Amino acid sequence: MTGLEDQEFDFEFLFEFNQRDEGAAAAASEHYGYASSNVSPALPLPTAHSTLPAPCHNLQTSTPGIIPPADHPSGYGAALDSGPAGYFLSSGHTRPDGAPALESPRIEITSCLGLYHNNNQFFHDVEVEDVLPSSKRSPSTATLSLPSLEAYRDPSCLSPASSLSSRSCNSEASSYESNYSYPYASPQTSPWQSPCVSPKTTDPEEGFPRGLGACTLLGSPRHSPSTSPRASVTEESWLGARSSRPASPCNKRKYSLNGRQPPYSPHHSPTPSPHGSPRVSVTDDSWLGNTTQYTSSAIVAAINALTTDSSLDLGDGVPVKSRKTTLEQPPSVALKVEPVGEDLGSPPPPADFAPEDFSFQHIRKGGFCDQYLAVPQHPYQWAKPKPLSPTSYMSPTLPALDWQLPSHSGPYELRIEVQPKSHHRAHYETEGSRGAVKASAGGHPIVQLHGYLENEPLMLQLFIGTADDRLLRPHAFYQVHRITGKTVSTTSHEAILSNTKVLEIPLLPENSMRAVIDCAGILKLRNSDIELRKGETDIGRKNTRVRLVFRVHVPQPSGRTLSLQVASNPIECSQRSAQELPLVEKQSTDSYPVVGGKKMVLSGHNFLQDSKVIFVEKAPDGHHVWETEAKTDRDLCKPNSLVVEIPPFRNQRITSPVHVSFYVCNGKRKRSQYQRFTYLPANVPIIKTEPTDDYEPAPTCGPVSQGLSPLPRPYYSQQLAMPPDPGSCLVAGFPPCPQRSTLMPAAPGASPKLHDLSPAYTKGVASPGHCHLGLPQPAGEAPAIQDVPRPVATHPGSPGQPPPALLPQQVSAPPSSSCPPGLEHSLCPSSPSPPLPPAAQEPTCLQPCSPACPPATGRPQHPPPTVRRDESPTARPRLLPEAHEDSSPNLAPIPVTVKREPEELDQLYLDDVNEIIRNDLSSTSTHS
DNA sequence: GAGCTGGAAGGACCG
DNA sequence: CTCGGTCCTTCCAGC
Repeated sequence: MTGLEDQEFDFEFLFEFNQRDEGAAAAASEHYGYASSNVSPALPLPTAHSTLPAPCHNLQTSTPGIIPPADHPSGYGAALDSGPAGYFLSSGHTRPDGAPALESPRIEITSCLGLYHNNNQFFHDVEVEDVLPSSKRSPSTATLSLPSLEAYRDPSCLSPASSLSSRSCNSEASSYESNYSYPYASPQTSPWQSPCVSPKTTDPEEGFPRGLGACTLLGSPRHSPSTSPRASVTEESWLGARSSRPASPCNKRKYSLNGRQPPYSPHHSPTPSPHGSPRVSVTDDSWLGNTTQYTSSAIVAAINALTTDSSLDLGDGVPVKSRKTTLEQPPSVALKVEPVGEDLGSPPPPADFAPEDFSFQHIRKGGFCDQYLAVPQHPYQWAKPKPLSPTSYMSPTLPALDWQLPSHSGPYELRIEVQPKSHHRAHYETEGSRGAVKASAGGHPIVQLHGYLENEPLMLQLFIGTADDRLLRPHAFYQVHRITGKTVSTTSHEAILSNTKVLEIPLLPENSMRAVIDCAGILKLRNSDIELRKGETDIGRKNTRVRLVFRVHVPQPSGRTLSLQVASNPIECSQRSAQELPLVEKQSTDSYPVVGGKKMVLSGHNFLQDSKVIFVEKAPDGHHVWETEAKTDRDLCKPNSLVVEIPPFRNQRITSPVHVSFYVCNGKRKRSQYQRFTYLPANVPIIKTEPTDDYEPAPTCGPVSQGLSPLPRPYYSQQLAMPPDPGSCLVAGFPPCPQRSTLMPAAPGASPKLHDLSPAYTKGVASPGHCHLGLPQPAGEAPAIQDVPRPVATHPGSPGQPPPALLPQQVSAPPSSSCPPGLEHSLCPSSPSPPLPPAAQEPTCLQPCSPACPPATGRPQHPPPTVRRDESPTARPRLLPEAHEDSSPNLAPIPVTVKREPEELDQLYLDDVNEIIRNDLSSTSTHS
């Protein structure tokens, strides 16, 4: 179960409606006049990439596995190349019917996992190419996204507008929408998993296969080969879930169910179900299995299925109600123009639409529903690719939002000079804005790009990312909200990328490429709206921490674009949590020899005298290998600071740094996020990272790794051990695949590749290495500290497993080449999109990398199938077999207690979810 | 009057 | 199945 939960979360799917970004982009660009000109140059826009939905990225990383490396060396890239959308959508393209699926605006849903994996690579390559005739796929076109949809991940946006309405119409609509929109899930899954089956997408609900398809693949894994996705997860989970809990990890609200369609058939929800969710599935075994499974035939089948689906999607897939809506709306649809244009690909891109507008307009205005409806109608239009706008981000070349990118590369470094406050109450659509995010010391966050000496202004992108242990990705339940008014000095534009609202802020040379972020608020989307989306695996409940994620795309002489990303410290966005949950903003030390004993000062909020500080060593799969309570000095405890004594590590003989996590606990449900901490070998003050040992990112990055390094190391060890060097990370971005490999082993059948996958996890990796990748590094300020996220990384897994899933993707071979090179390829490479210039070096890679290598770094996440889930939540002392030892090679590992780690994100629900998942898995999985 | 806040009511979820 | 604690979302009211 636990695993499941995690997975589920992990799995998030990104739904992307691909609007075609291009269109969007274009539109955006249009909108943003300012940007375009200036920026554009800088930005890579070009090609095709488009957009690819970010989703892919992650996936990509992981995905790789599936796809033959060769094929897509760069999963990511491929995707991009192919046309970002293309791939995903493209898949859809033709329906069985003959109708060009693609055309229709597709909604892609990508689970991160799935998508990535599937889409990109797998899908991509395969399907798209094969299946779709080139024609269909239009590069740009490829994926269409529903306009509105896109807006955010959720349609939820639905509600956007108004509160009132929100529920009524929107909400419902939204919910429905979501459903469909995300429908893909099921179909997809199935296809891949069981090719044959999948096709069925027939279910109306399922709707969008394609995206799914992609997803599916990924997702499916989780399902384990055995069960068909549907059956297994979907339905059951679904159903079950719903009843008491929402199937999904989700807790969808009852009402939503009630009112709306009740049940989506399990099918539909394929996604929904935890199982379904790519992440979940992905995880270990499934992954492997799946991947494996995807043989050509399977693939073909899947494709077919997808294809079919595609057509279906809208129509068929949509839940009845949905359909209704659609039908009803059709008119409206027409009316709506898609403001954005995104959707419409063809339609004249609305130059007009202001990003904001467009995104929301639909929704708010009611368009939302319509849009969905609309989509079907306009298929072709969608198909049309829109010209990319200079703007950018949309550009194909740009990495998806879920890709893990480094914060610095070469001379460039994107840094958060002033971190945002740790708490910011997000506003609902039904509420008025609650203002811009502020800095803890007053004022607003400040971001600066260092090392950029050109005269061209660049565009800084800002979106709301997750703050859990998993890889950084756009947050499904929160969107950035542009604040305007007298008090706002910074100009900005809103754009929607892959369902994620992105605020574009100009970085001007005259301002030293520095921007005061006083124009960014945080919008909370209703959990019910988001969770109902097909494919959405994350749970909103208690998933209230976010990070501001900043990206900048620096044009390189080579023509490529170097993308840098940095994420802020976590921000608690709920009303309550901000008041009650302990929050660690900084820590005086982020590493210390295993002997412990040193006092570490934690700075943050809500610390109590009874606050406990728990150090945890997690296995890749998220299980707690070791857990101990650190001593705290109550006398020195203040609400904003806590002094703890670093406890000795369980294994005093480690030869390489071991990354662990710790959190502050004020009570059963009041825990801070995990903070990273690294134990250093006793006698070795400074450790270099050697690839060998753990998973260091470095290795990966390095040339070598490639993917699979054969080394199968124990997961744990690897994971655990993190290389100290962040630097290495650079590369980091791309973690070495190897790690995965290690993991992989675990996977039963998985092919080596698969293994790799796990590693893919960029995030995990990142954390340690600090690769940045996923994790945003804290901006200068408290880099280490911030980590909050990192911890996550650690286990990406807890929920983490999902990552694994991802991994697979990455796995994909290409990676091998990986990291560096590979990455690029993957990313960029491929085809179309202009690959990043090598120059970019790492950065370049970055994008790619992430996908590809992600793994490396950190903790790899993959959860070893074996271990994982079964373990009871409670801590049990276990040994982690291999892994542990690895970490400390020879040393006998101290017995470790393994616990699941439920909580990272939102522990609670996660736990729940995990349980569910685990159960499923357990039943399914053979392993243990 | 609009926007930003803080607080809290109500109901859904969970254990 | 009930009960109590949480959490989410919507409202209100004040500045």
